[in-house]
This record gives sequence, structure tokens and C-alpha cells, in this order.
Amino acid sequence: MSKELSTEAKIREAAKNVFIAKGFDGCTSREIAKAAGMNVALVNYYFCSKKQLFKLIFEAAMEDFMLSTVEVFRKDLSLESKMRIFIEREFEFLTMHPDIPRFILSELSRGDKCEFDHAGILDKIAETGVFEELMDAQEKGVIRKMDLTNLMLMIMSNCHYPFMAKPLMKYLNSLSEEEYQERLMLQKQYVTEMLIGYLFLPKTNI
Amino acid sequence: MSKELSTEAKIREAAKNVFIAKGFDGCTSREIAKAAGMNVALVNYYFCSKKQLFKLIFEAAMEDFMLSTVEVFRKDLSLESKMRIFIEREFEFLTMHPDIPRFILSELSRGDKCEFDHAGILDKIAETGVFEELMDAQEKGVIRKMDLTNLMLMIMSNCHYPFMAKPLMKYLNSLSEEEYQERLMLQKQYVTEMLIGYLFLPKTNI
DNA sequence: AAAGAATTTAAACGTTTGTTTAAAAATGAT
DNA sequence: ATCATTTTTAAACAAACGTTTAAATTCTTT
Repeated sequence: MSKELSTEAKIREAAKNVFIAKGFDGCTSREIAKAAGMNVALVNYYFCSKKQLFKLIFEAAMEDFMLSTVEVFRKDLSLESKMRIFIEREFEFLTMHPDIPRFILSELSRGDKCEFDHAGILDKIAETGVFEELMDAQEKGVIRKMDLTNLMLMIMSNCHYPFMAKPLMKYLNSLSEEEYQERLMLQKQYVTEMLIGYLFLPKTNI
Repeated sequence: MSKELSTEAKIREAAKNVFIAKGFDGCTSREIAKAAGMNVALVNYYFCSKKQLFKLIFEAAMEDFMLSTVEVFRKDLSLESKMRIFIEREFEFLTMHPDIPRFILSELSRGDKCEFDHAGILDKIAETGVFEELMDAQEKGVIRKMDLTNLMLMIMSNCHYPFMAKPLMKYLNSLSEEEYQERLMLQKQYVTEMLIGYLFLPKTNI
């Protein structure tokens, strides 16, 4: 692993791990300090307060979560290829950061404690031109005409939830970690085919 | 609302609301007592500890969450009708209890703090005979051959996630409460068609 | 090497936490 | 009405919380 990190970076890293694993309410400043291998006071020396440190971590996670995989839409590929690769990348990202969706949704629903600044996240997605491309495809009858908000929600449901529901599914079906990972990879295939099959209309040979 | 509840029931009710809204770590015993309109000590007088009260609430929520809508599968209907009605009921239940999925998945991932006893939940689902019916339908080529765990996950993804992601979607798309409720009803239609379309195979006229 | 600034530490601050105690109020039985 | 039991309250407990302070250490600059 990385050996030479600044104190500030070490705290940031520890805070990220602890916050994402346990949530803002589920951990203490001292726990973060210990995970970073140092004194409690240093956390506040560098980041003023638990709340402010959390805000930093949360917003970074949010950006990662929303933007890590949208670059596909800039590529010069067919819309269907883009969709397939997007889902592929999404599962890849979530395999490496399986706790992020639950973390984001939980903390967002905790709400007003401190208001988050995720201005422009949707703008950055829009910059890729994906929405225009989808609307074009709808006009041309390539894909189903449906609200894009709902489409977004549909894709996110099928990508995020399988990772969020891991403890539930593992328990209900008595699965080992390996078995669940297998199901996840299976699920990726299933949802890809289902989403593509639903979204893309059969070609009409006029 | 209901006026005549026993003290014990009042605490239970308050605890349910507070725990589900804020999570175990996000609230205090005093908060629950205040929500029930009484002293802190009474909470422990009736329920011994915060942890034990939580366990009670959690397990009740879990049962509701998993079993509230499975009765459809006992009915004498075509498999497709059952699927449609199941999704309908699921959205109905979640409209009334929109915070339960996030609550359950969050608290489950908090893990070992106290181990939950949801023994037999899958058994109770199995009792409806839905799994046999699905396997039969798979043998007969009525529905797609796929792992039933994955199918379950797929349905849950599309039903639960839209409610869990409400704060995220509302913010990203600047939707009012009413607008989001509209999207939810739209989503119900979309996911029903998508799931049915994916699961049920076209009839082969041998 | 000495001085000054930045970093790190141990200790303490006042609150709040979950829980307990002991007294008060309400209830039921005789 | 009197007593015993149950229910409710206010007060207190030690422990843990986020944060601050002031001293110790390290680093940088001269």
C-alpha cells in the first residue's frame, strides 16, 4: 500500500473508510483518529470539526458515485454499446466500492444536518451529451419513449441495489461471500439484457 | 388518530417512527421518550434497553417488509397476473412506508451490534408455493430460466430502490414532492412491463 | 546552534449518552 | 380507608461524546 501520506491525507483516508462503513452518526472522532493512527485533536487541527470533515468526504464520494462511469457517453460508439459498457463499468466501480450507494442514500436521507453542495453534478452528466443522444434515439424510434428521469432511476435501481442488498440477500439465501459475488456477476448479465431489451425497440423494416 | 394506547404501545409506536426515520445510531432514548410524550426511564422500564427495544422494532419492520405482499402468490391466478399484482402491492406498501427499505438495509449492514433473528422469513415465502410455481414455469418454457435468487433481487431492485433514492432523485432533478410521486407511479408501470417482458418468454406455437 | 513556526500530544472542558435509583403518584384489593 | 403493587417521575450515575487548551515535539529558516 501507499506508505508516505501526509497527515492530512491519512486522516482523510481513514475518515473516508470509517464514515462510509458506519455513517456520520455511527462513528466518533476518536475512532477516525485511531484509524489514522493519531490523536483526536489532530482531526480538528486539520479539519475544524467532525461535521466539516464529513462534508468533505461525503461530497467527494458523491462525485465519485455519480461521475465515475459517465465518460463512456463521450465515446464514439453505438448507443447500445455505450449502455452495455456503462453497466459494465458501473458494476466494476461498485465491486470496488460496494458501500457507497448505501452510504450516499442513507446520509442524504439524514437530510438537513448539513446541506450538501452537489451543484452541477447533473450538468456534468449532461455535458457528455447523453441526454441529447437519448432524446434523438427516442425521436428516431430506436429506443422507447419514456421519461429520462425514470430511465435513469431504472438503470440505477438495477446497478446499485444489488450491492446495497448484500447483507439481506446473503442472509436470506445463506450465501458465502464467493457465492454472492457469483450472483452479482450473473445479475450484471441479467440486468444488462433486461434493460437493453426493454429500452431498445425492435427495428421496424419500413 | 388513535387516542387510547397503552403506555407500552405508545413507546413502541414512537420508537418505530424515530428508529425508522433516524436509525439506531441517529437517535437517543430521550428522543424516543419525548416522541411518546413521557419520561426516559419509562422506556427502559418497559423495554430494558435501547438495544432491546430496537431489536423488537427492527424485527417487526423486517417481517412487514418481507411478508406484507407475498400473499398474492397463494391466489388462484395466472403467474403473470400474480407478478403484476405483486408489484402493484409492493408499490402500495412502499408508498405507505417509504423509509423501510433504507432502514432495513442500513441497519443490516451495521451488522454484528446485535444479531437479528429473521429465521424462517424465506420459509414463509416458500410456503406460498411461489418457488415451485416459478420452477414449473421455467420447465415448461413459460418463463426464462434464471437463478431464482437473481430474479428475487431483480424484482426487489426495481421496487425498493425508487423509494430509497427519493432524496437523491428529488435533488438531482429538482422535483417537488408531487412530481416525485408522479414519477413513482410512472416507474411502477415501467418496471412492471420491463420485468414481465424480460421474465416471460414469447409463446412458442410448436 | 538558535529562534520561530508548524505539528503533535495529553489532558481537560462542558454536554450528552444509556442506564439506574429512589421517591412520588396512581391503581387495585381488602 | 388502608395497604400493597404497579406505574411514573425527577434526579443522579459513570462513560463517551465533540471540541479546546496549553504544553511538548518536530521542522524550517537563519
